[in-house]
Amino acid sequence: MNQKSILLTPEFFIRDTRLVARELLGKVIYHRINKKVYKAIITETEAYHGAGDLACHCSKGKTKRTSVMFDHPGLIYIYLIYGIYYMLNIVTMPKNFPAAVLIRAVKNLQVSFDMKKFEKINHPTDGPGKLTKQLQIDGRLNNKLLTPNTGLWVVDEGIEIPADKIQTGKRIGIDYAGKWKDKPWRFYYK
DNA sequence: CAAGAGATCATCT
DNA sequence: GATGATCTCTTGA
Repeated sequence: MNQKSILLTPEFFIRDTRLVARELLGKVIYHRINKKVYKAIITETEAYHGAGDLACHCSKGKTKRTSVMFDHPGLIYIYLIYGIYYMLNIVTMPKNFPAAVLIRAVKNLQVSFDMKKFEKINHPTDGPGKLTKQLQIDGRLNNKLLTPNTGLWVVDEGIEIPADKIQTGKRIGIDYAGKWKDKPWRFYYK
């Protein structure tokens, strides 16, 4: 980490989910596992905001699975979908307001054994299931804090994304969510 | 190309 | 017992 790098703390995630989702674009996510460190640039996110948002799992109320979204910002929410793929989310908003950002895509995947030299890996990371597979992220991180101590963390390395390079759109795969399905709460770098 | 099916399991009803 | 914030492969026009 150089001097310009800023580790994202719960302070960053305590704000409005849509703002956090938008600002996460261009940030760098790190995952340390088995003596390797993966890193990649976040390029696509979606916001799931509040118990009223029918697309959000938390609209069903507080259950074993969703309780982490009601907890402190900066926590990691991971769940298994279709029995196969892990979805990576980061909890936002103050405690007791259920919300989270889904990380949908990253790019420039790299791996390092010493945190100094990074080597590029050319595997697809342009989907929420693909990126967790490539970064070797699984359910073990669920309910943990997003910090280097845990092994998963996000850094602002000063990558600027011009406003005209940021696209918004409808969220994917939530056709059941009534009027909420058309909310432009998906953000991506074009 | 677009559309459809199958994979496979934690969680909730 | 049903289902899903996905992905890949197969089918058919």
